[in-house]
Amino acid sequence: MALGRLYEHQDCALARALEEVGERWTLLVLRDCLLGVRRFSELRDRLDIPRAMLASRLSALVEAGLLERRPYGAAREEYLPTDKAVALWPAIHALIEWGERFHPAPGGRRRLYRHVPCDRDVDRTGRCPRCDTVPAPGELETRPGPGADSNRREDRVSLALNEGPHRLLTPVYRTR
Amino acid sequence: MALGRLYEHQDCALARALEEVGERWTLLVLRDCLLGVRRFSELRDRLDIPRAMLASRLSALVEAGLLERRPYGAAREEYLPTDKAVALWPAIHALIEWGERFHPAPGGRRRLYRHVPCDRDVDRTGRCPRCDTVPAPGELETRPGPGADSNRREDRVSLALNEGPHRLLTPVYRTR
DNA sequence: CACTATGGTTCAGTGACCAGACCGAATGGT
DNA sequence: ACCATTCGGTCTGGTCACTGAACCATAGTG
Repeated sequence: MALGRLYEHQDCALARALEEVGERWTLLVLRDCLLGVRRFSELRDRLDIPRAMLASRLSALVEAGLLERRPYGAAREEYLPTDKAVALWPAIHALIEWGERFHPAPGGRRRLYRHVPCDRDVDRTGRCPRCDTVPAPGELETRPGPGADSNRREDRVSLALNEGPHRLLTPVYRTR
Repeated sequence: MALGRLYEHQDCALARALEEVGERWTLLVLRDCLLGVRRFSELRDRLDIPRAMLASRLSALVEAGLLERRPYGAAREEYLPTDKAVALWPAIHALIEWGERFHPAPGGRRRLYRHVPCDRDVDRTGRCPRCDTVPAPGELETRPGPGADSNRREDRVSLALNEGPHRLLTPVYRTR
């Protein structure tokens, strides 16, 4: 989005937030990172984002303290969400809910989120109806919902996510 | 943002949401509309957005069913948020909270939100601690917080909002 | 009648984003 | 030893979104 300078919006926490995560692709990248996607090529395959753009976004997110870059194996890199990124989950979840409500898939919800300790799905506000808290991503599990059939993606990450439940923040797919 | 086509993200409610509200300026415009800013010139003064961009965003939002355009007086127009825009409040609020947390103003929170029927401030998840619901914007009142001093804007809308409490969705400023 | 407020449109310039080619390092296969 | 492939990028040239500034039509105001 390149809001770049928004000094005039000093009263505005929303402008501050959007300067960091409001650019094109950024929230999609972060959502996938919170789901457990960690590698450049996985993000690339799943989002169909231009390589240069992904590289640019990832380094900006590392710079902003939302992701941590970590060598992995030999000449491989991993991007892990920091607490700052994890704290963004309520906002991302709220946007997902809005999208599900006003742009529903034919069959229904595309994806469901369950609070693992309580074994209950969270409600539209992201709250677990049993323990009455808004769980952090680390306590959530996602699984395909009735509307997941509209997903025609065939990259490994999407296939794995559509196969069954998956704990957030844990790697979706591991080659070894 | 011009996400334009994202057919490949069919599994993804977030992509659907961002196609509609993810472009530059859009969420800032909608936040102001939910606060009660209704007129072209008010938005223009408060956001420092190029006129052409504001006109383009407003007509796109009307087209998308988030705002309703209504003649007002003579040769004046008003933009009113629809239910679809009101439903976006939890997401906007969550982003504001994240911004307040990770990019705080020197004095503290810039703005506070109170659930009027219960006379209690909502918590970080947007929930009223008394009635235990997530109130819609229509039941909220906002007032400047301890960090509001960092706001140096001098347009009429910002001045009015910094003066005292204001009920969301009601006009912030009225010339007559 | 001049002057201002409102709600725009038009236009040229800039910069963000795009697809596609290329690249070096580390394996894997034979 | 060789080639192919995977991974995580960079480079390049083109397009499109966004920008500031000027312009404009209508209605009301002094």
